[in-house]
Amino acid sequence: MPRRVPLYRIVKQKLTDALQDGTWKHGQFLPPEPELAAQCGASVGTLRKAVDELVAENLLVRRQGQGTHVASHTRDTMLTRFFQIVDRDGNKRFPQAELLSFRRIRADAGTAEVLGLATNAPVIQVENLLHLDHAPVILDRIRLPQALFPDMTEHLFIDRETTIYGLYQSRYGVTVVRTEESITAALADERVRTLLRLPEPAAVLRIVRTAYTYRDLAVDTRIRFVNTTRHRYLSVLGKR
Amino acid sequence: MPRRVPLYRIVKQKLTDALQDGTWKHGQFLPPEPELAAQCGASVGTLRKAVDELVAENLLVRRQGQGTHVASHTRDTMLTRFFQIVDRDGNKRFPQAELLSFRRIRADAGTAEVLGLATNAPVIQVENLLHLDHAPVILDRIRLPQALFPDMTEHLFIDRETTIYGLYQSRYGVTVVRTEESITAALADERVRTLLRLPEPAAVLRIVRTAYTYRDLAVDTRIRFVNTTRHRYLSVLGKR
DNA sequence: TTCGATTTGTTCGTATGTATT
DNA sequence: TAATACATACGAACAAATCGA
Repeated sequence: MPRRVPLYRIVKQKLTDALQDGTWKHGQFLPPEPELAAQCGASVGTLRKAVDELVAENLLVRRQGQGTHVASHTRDTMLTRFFQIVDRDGNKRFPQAELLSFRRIRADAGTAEVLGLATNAPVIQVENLLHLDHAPVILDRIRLPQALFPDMTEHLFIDRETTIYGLYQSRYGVTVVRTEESITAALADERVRTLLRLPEPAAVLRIVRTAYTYRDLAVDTRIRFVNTTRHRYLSVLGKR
Repeated sequence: MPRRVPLYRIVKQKLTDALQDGTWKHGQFLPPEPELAAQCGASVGTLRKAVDELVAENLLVRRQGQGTHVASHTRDTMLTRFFQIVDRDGNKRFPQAELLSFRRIRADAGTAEVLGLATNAPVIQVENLLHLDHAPVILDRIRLPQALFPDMTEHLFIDRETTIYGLYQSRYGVTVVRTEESITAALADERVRTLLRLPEPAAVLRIVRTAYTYRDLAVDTRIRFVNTTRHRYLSVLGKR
């Protein structure tokens, strides 16, 4: 028999649902706490406990005197939350992207699996070369389900003012809330060596990253090769 | 002029200080909330807010009907919080350690820097080979300040029932609360290839990890080479 | 610039529920 | 069962930040 669920959990689930189904879009303000509490049938304190957790998960942002709004992808959140490459001195800098290719393909079994699609489902494949300090450092091969981004074009990818995740959010209402990365070391093949200007033999990081939105729905998956001659990948464990 | 500090922050600092100076040792129970609140000159609600944050940081553990105690290093916390190596199927398994060497040396400039010591300060250097599924996967070269672990011996390192961080905690009262890792790819040199049974050339992960206790005091620093042929390093970003 | 309305932040108190021993 | 301890929920009062009139 299911254990009793606390009211604040129910409220939190309601709020999460509203985020997921687009009731409140990114950047939009929620109603004031007393009002929202009444709508949810809870006291302000209980509502606040639910909102506290969503703020801790970076889904909502609260500002005293202003209100509570849905988190937006900015360069800053991208840099602090999803980008872990730093130079020797530990500085993160925003990478400059160079689009190498944009193709519509069909999902192979592995890609379909991680994206939660059927094999042969239409996906878009983008290859991106990221520069840091005017040197090519990261090669990305990104695959995204066409169903989630129906009218996506090469043009949109090139001319975007924002990050890739920012583009997903502002144009398609898809918010990336979490990524999972699996890192291995690999010997760079000839193409990677050429693009990243590496000698032979050369070792690179091979990062397989999948991005998820609410409810663990996969948004994109990518394979990333990183030249760590002048940069490294940073990870803080145990939190703080 | 210093901005007003909320009471719950002051309480949190008090509790953190008590953890740091050994007032409560690992595993030990704190006084009940009403009592502790009175000691801190705050209401129970305010105390709970302070404790909430320390629980979120994994420094305290609360159990309903039982009490609140100081977090201890167990194999489980080690595995979930500080160990990120998994096999192909994503399973973490506890590694088996083989001690290769135990030496007392003097800190070079770089080691002294990260450990916050003077150059030439006495440090202990340990080399450890970690096996997963009966195959050597990780080579660790660990350096720790002798001052923090005065009577540390090779014997203690070999015969420990627990993890290395568990040994620090149970015998020396030093609790690791956070680690920072910086990951690069490297070509394995001959020694690494031999120990990890790799062909030439071979790419390995080179992880530089520093462990910290309360107040950002460095506890140890290590260089770790990982054979990622059958394993990978996992990282979840954006939290959850 | 000042002031007032709005909104979240902090703190307290109380009552009741639930898990553990 | 009883005692103890944390968990949940509600409400109230005041503080601090923000913004526009």
